[in-house]
Amino acid sequence: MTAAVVQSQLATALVQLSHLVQQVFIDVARERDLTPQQIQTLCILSAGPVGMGELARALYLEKSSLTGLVDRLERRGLVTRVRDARDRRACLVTLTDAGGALGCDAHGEVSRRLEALADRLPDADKKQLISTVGLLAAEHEA
Amino acid sequence: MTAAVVQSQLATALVQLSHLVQQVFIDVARERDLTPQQIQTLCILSAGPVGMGELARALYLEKSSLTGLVDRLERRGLVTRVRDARDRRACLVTLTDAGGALGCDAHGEVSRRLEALADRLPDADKKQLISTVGLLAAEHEA
DNA sequence: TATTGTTATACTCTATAACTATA
DNA sequence: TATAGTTATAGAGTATAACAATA
Repeated sequence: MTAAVVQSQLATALVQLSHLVQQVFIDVARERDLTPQQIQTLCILSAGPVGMGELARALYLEKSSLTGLVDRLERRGLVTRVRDARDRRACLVTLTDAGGALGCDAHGEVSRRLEALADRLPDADKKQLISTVGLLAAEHEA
Repeated sequence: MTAAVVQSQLATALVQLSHLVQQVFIDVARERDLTPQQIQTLCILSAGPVGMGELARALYLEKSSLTGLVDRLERRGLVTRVRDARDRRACLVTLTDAGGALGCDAHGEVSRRLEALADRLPDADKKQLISTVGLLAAEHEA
């Protein structure tokens, strides 16, 4: 293979892989009557309550887009807005028990399906994949 | 590393990588005043005209969802619906010159950015990644 | 004045169900 | 009757711009 061919195939491979992962999210979300964005939000909140601004940054959304997303989650009883006593402009988006359980369940199922996908890969390939993806992600941070 | 840890890291790595790739699509689309779905549609059509049903399957969409997507692309002069002479119910969605050029440009830019992301990877790692992703995709087909 | 978050508005994407026209 | 595609309707996600309340 020439370098050019390797690169072209690499881009195609990355796109295919991304589609596989996205489809897992879509399927897992759908089975729980959620959207991928809602699951992603629940997963972020599982680390603890965060304000709207910080949550918007974590999701790469405008604050105004987040308002509706949190509204819908709140309407379904999965999160609540807790007013911050020290800064009365702010609120902390907080998982309810139901939201925490659903987020945990969805996260686990996504992991299981991705692992199942890679199940037949030799262990050496898995380690190599983790390491390579780690390098790619680090590259992006810089 | 235990096998369990390897698997958990693998799922996380795949999700991170998928987000990176999606972000590239979003950025490239946005710079061209398009959506990721529109770019994806143009890319599929670059292989040649296809009917609505086949295009919907390729995009994993309901036919009715595709109608609007093609409407918007047509309104912007990027595709046209060509009536099939042999089956007057059907139409072939076809790229215009502008649509072909834009799709080609976007596809090239996505590839360039993904390649740039992987630029510092050793060549052996790239080949390994292509091969591993090929196995994963094949696993998914089954 | 700056920051936190919401509202108003407009558009895209998507699905389900019912429909039209053709085969 | 079956198939190709559209229309009607509803809801989710997103952005920009203008706004309110608080710091």
